[in-house]
Amino acid sequence: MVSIKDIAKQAGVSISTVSYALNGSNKVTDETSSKILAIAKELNYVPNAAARTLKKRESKILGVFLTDFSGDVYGDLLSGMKAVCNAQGYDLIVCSGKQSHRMLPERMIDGAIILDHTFASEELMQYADRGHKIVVLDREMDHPNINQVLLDNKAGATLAMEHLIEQGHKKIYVVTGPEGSFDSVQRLKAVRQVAEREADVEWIEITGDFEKSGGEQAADQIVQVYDGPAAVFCLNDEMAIGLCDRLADSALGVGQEIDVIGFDNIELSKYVQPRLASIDYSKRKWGSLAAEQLIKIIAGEPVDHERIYVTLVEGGSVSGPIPSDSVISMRNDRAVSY
Amino acid sequence: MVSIKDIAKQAGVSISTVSYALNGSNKVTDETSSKILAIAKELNYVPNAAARTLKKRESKILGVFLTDFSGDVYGDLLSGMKAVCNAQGYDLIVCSGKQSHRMLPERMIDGAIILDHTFASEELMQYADRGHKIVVLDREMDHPNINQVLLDNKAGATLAMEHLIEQGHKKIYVVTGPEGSFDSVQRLKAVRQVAEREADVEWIEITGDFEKSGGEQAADQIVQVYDGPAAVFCLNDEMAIGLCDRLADSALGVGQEIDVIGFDNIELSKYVQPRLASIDYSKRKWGSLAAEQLIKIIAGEPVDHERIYVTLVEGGSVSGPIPSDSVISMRNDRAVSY
DNA sequence: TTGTACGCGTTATCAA
DNA sequence: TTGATAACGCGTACAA
Repeated sequence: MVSIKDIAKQAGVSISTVSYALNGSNKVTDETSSKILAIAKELNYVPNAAARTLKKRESKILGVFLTDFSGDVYGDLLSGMKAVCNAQGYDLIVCSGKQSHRMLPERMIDGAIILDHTFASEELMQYADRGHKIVVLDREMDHPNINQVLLDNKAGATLAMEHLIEQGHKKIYVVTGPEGSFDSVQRLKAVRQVAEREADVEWIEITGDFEKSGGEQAADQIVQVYDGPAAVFCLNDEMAIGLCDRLADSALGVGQEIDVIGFDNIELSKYVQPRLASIDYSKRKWGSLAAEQLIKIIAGEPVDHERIYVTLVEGGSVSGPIPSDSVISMRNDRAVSY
Repeated sequence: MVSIKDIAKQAGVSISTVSYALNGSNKVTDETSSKILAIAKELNYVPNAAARTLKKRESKILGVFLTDFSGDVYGDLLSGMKAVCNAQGYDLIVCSGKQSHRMLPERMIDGAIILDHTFASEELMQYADRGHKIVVLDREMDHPNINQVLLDNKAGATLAMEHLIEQGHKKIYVVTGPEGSFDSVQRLKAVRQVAEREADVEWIEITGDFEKSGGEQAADQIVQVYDGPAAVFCLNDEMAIGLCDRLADSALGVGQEIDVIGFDNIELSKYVQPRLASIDYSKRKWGSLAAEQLIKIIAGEPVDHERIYVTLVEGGSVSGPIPSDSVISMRNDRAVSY
């Protein structure tokens, strides 16, 4: 592997001169400098990242930690992050799984963005205490080295509930996420708040898991006890889709006997029939904002926690209780600002 | 940041003793060793990755390079890679975009898996020449430091074409990928081979781009010239879905006037109505095999190029030309081994 | 057990 | 001014 030493030898100068030349310092004559650059190019010199990182105590790499690599949410989110990172001279790497956590304390990366509920908050807190910079997208944490960029779950869940209630629903099933999920807890809290405010609305909570299977199981439960028009608010789209799938095998029609609304407005939701009503937000913006915040706290700029706003997307999966004998027409998607 | 030096000071030993103790060498007394370990834990010592990488000349990190972070193909593919990497003591990071290429020559990663047609082969060849280890999933390259793990595109395209022909189709549109795409070229070659063999089959090539919009444009073209039963083989599912979407706005029904088959069998394909026929393969296996091969060539073991086998998945989107007045029944998905 | 050279690049200090 | 010397960052591993 060719190092600055080789270049120095070839150019007949010292390694420091080479380093200065390569970094565009004005401590070297243009003449020597261009000679050195030429030799570097000729030898295909590439600096060693480990050496640079070791000395400069920064890698110019940011890491994002995800629960897994699948998931429809991630595409735009990551593009947004990457765009900001690259514009600011950082590279972005995507990691998943406990093994990769070491990247942060070992200083392979200059900071981390967390969207992985399996990454323990205690662990994050330790890292923050040791000076590592972190942005969390999936929990609340207060620490000078941690910044939050959270979805406005409360607004989203409220929008969804109000939409169902406006359509005339009096009985609403709510399918939750897994126990530890911050998003689930937040959304559920808002659901309860809205429901408690409306005296004539009954709501039933069903424990889910944010996965398709959870929605399917919820469907089974609902079909068994069905006794009249009802709506289901699945706290994420994946469960909503599982639920719709399963309902398709039953006598209950989505957007007819049962209305369904989700949360996240993932790509797939546009393709289910009828179109799934959901809560939308800009995943790209979420990602770019997270990256911006991380870069700021790395630079030592103090920043406040941020929030990502949400909108309601209507769909044929919600059309009011028992449309009696009228034909159910597919609506166009309309985004309603909150 | 606490380093071995701090531990050495606290323990009253030399840094080399600390290093040996931390690495479980038997060159240190159990007594001193456990004492050192205790102090290390107490001080929250974490080794510095840059220093270790610099000295050992390996990072134990593999990188996978993708064109973008979206794409339904990637979930299982990456899980497969990660599983193998972790089992073998490696970490996996996911990168995208030209900026991140530097990770390889700068030796931040020990090897790379490429699934990104925008990553120039010449560039890869240079890296290979300089000793970097690479596995390519999207092109053919011959070099001792490069291994191929490719889809069996020929088999897949042949299966798809034969399926359409078996159903009685005589007129087949083929929507291709973008110019430079290896997969597109390979699949198209197989298409031609099959079509040329069948004297009474007419085939028409339409240039696409492997994106939804390409399928939509192809649909427009086909609708304009439609003059009787025909089938469309989209060289990937994304285009097939775009095409189906657009056809839904026309008078031509998918699985009725027009049969459609795709390639990749992405998650979404299960949700379009009628279910999209496609060519399936194990993305997880593809990923795990790629990782295995990369780790092998890093270890200096010589390996042969590998191939991922494919199967046909039938769907309601293909049901034979003009089903006349009979009702088209949704078929179950059946996987047919090739 | 320990001293020390080494991996590679950066940068402060000092000499020509 | 221009450029060389050397310390440094941190961990590894050989020689003593």
